[in-house]
Amino acid sequence: MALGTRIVWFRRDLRLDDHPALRAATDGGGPVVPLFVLDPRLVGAGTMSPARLSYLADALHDLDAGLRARGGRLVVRRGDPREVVPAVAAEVGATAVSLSRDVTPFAQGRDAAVRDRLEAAGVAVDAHPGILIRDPGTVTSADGSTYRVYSPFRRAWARLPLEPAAPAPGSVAVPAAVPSEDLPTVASLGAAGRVPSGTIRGGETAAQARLTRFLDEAAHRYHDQRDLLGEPGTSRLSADLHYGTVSPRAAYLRLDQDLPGHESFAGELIWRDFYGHVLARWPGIRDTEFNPELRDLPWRGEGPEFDAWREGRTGYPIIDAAQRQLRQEGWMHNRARMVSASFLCKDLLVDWRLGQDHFLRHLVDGDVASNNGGWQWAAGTGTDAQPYFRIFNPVTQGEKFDPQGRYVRHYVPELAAVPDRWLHHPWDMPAAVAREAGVTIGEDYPAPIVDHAEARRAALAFFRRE
DNA sequence: TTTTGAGTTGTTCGA
DNA sequence: GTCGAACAACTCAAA
Repeated sequence: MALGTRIVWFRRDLRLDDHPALRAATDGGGPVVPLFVLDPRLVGAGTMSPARLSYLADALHDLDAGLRARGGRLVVRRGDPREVVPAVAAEVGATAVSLSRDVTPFAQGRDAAVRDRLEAAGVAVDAHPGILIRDPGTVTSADGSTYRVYSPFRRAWARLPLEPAAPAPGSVAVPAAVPSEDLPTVASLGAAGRVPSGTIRGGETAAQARLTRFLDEAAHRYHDQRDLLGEPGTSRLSADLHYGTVSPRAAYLRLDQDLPGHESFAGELIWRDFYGHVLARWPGIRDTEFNPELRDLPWRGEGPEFDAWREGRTGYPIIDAAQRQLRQEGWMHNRARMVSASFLCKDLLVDWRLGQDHFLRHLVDGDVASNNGGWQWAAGTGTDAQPYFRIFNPVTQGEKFDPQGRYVRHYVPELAAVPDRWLHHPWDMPAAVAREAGVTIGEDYPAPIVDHAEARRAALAFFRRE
């Protein structure tokens, strides 16, 4: 009996290792079509930053190379997946399409539409985990509801059994006759010459190397160092996890839970699952406050405050360093994200949705669920949000997490010669020190656009609706 | 149904 | 400089 052809529709699971949907397709031994669809709604210079397009191009080339090493190749098509996936299925005579379940409102709507059309044409769709460690709906409280608080979620998460990781298939038999467009490049995606110089290399090969290096060299001190802005103490795996070039499950299973650093990192992976569960359950929170009490706050919209923030000229060195890092690398240190988000929401009272969209577009790891969870936490509007009175002080945070000023001096070079003592509040420098450092506040570097103490009082009143 | 303990990431003030 | 309390009460989850 001839085996039916199966399509594996890759989206943000761009790897061969520990890929349940891929294994479901290859394990039968029949013909397989590994498909990636360039959806102009997502993959365009208008919606994705050059850093993200660069990572995606790298990842697709690496995936193709991995498939070729196994006797296959990647088939790329351009267009709306609602048209393209059923068309390819008809073209190759597919009996089934395998995919990894996604959690965003956009992906869920798209996948439901594609599923309807495929099933109407007699093509089965099987959805697998792979984007999260545990898919939405699998971690619930006793009455079956979705957790709104992280700690009980994590306890329930940890009680469930975990399947072992599945190795990459040994061979992938792709029919020779299936045509493919050329693999996209940075140039073909319209981002030539605009990719930030510090953008990381994408793809499973680079991602696996980063994971191994992190586990060997940094994970044991992750707990103590991940908040230090000037140290390489974080995993740098966020983009790899977002594009699925690292399997979160495989990464989790490589951790040694007895080491505090590993345990902290496991917690971050579980946060990722938590926010995935929350968004899948309450898709409306992508654009609306999770907390209904806080849905009509009079946030500021676009304007000079937002512009100063995103352009890195607020006059607060830690904030400006963070925003400039984002522009230069398409990435920002996690602690800097928190401080920066707090500043936009609490000091400038600018709508968290503007910050969310800005991060989503520019972060190479921009992930709807995690990004939304982080922003709603910072704004105080989300699940398990920080208390309204917790307002980060940008000077204190700088002194605490960038004590030697390595981070600020790197990204805000005009302050490089300012002594540690004044670096995080340069407006307080005595004139002689400023002269020595070659900085005139208000000329070489902006004066602070708000007074933090005043802004803090204003934020408290804002949340009290005074 | 009721009760109870707990809740990512902080700051400021006053002793 | 260090330390504890206050900052509000509320919701969530589980017993």
